[in-house]
Amino acid sequence: MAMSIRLINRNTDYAVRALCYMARKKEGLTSVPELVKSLRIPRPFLRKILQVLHNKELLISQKGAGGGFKLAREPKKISLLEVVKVFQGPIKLSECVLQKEACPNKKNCFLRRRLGTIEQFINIQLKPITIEGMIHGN
Amino acid sequence: MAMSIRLINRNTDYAVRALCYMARKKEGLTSVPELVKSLRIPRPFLRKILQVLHNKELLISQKGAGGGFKLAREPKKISLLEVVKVFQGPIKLSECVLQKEACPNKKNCFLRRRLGTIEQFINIQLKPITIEGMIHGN
DNA sequence: GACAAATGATACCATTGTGGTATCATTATG
DNA sequence: CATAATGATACCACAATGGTATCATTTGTC
Ligand code: FES
Ligand code: FES
Repeated sequence: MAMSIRLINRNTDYAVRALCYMARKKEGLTSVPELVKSLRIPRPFLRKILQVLHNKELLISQKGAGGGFKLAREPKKISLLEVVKVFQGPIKLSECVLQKEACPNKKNCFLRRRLGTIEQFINIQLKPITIEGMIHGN
Repeated sequence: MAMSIRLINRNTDYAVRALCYMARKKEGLTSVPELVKSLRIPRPFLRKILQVLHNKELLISQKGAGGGFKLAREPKKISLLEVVKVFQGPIKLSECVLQKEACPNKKNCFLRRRLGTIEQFINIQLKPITIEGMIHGN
């Protein structure tokens, strides 16, 4: 029945774990087989995720034998929020459920304002979390 | 592609609108036909929603000709959070994505703590919102 | 009591999002 | 040139969401 709300989904989670792994390594390329062995993520799914991260310019890739991926930036410059956005879109709670349909008093809707506040808070909380922070557990 | 996170879904929205309508009326029963005309919610869907609200004891129902629904409590004693819970379950962000799988350091996971904070904030923000408040726009 | 008007219960359906798989093309190394 | 890797893309299964349909039951009115 009723599911509870989820802020982080599997895509994001896997992506973060992969990014953390690479951050810990610091140097050199990391291949999919290596990640699969360490992180226990289904191989084809992981590949898709890494490709997305590559397209979004969070990873640099090297094709061919001995190839793999590495972080496109320093770990402290990759924020969790960014990863969330890639896989789940921006955090927008205040978008009224009735998108197109006219909402009586959209301008000064009480609920809307509250949701806006919450949205802002979530962003503030998540913004300072970086891959660097995650691997040092703070 | 990536959808943005939604805190309030259609069920909840419709439910709240129906509850507000009844709150505004103050007295007497409200029938499904009446609600359909005023709120433009698909009739069978609205019926299902009202039945849920009835089962969860947020509405009192009267069967038979001239029957309908009315609020089971004063509007100021029905919180939005309660309605959200009915249709979407509790707001639990901190449930790690990997439910069963062991999460390395679940105890002092940084992300987990942050999500806990956010979860708490959302609850604090939503708790004081009641049907009474919604119909007076504050 | 018959009938109409309402809810109760429940089963079903369509669309979409999420999580996951498979396949073939391309590129780089040795 | 063989091999090992990524790039691109299409596909699939399951579940959640949003919505429909149907029949049973209750109640008021004539
Ligand atoms: S509920 Fe739509 S703007 Fe308030
Ligand atoms: S990510 Fe699972 S507990 Fe932190």
